[in-house]
Amino acid sequence: MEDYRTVKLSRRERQIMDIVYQRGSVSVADVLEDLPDPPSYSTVRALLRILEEKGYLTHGKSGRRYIYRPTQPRHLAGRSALKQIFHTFFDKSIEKTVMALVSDADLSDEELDRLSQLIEQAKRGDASS
Amino acid sequence: MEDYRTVKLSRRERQIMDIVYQRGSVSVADVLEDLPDPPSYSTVRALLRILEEKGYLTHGKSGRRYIYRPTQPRHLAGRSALKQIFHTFFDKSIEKTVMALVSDADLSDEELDRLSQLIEQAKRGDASS
DNA sequence: TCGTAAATGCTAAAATATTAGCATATTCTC
DNA sequence: GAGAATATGCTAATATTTTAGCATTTACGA
Repeated sequence: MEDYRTVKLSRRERQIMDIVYQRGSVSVADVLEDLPDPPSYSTVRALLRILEEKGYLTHGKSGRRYIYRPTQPRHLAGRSALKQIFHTFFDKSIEKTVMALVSDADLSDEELDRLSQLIEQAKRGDASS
Repeated sequence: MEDYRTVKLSRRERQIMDIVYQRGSVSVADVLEDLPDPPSYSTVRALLRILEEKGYLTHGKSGRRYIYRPTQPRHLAGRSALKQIFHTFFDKSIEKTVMALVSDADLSDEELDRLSQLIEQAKRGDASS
């Protein structure tokens, strides 16, 4: 599974998936809380059901309510989303992407240090996924 | 204007905007070429017109054809997209995001060096946007 | 345990997005 | 400059998405 943010899903479905990934797991009420221009409770339920039918979510129970979780692990979904972004906006350049990220964040010197250290570590050790 | 990738636009509209940002500017034929499950020529024209109505695109002429460009500069759109991603998938952590980016890319040692150099530069010089 | 609040199951209406088609204009090319 | 290929303008049909409502079930609390 991949790339739900651009190819597969409708507007509302994508908004909901983003909320799910942000929160880790959600109840209907959680989603309703975070959704812009929130629709009715029923609406959210319907969308969650559809997302489950499509295979993007599963649910379990907690008390009397359903708790939905993504089927694809967060870090994988994050990566493919990231790949999409740097492909679309940054000429597939890791450098440009990192620079945009860093310059936007107004990081402290310590944080910047830690960052270049991490990159140095990547150089030595595991360069794999 | 902001955040077209998550909030405002429909599936096709977003796909088209991504193509526009990828290519810089597009004709109808360009879009048709890159669109997954390509619809008809008319369809693409209609969508481009709608996107222009909504304010995301403008067009000029080149010969007999329209050339569409985004109204929001690429680097700005890229940034807000990036912000969205690291907010949704990486706990708003620049570090996590950068690490995902770097570990996915299998960069050479030279590239990693350049990267940490760039970060060092950011430390000294302009820490602003 | 029993009533009630709060959840889900299901179905169908309304709104929006997606699509194609026909008419018309434009500009290359011969 | 005439014809053909290739654009756009406009309109309307179709498909999908988004939405709400009513019936029913479930579990928490007095």
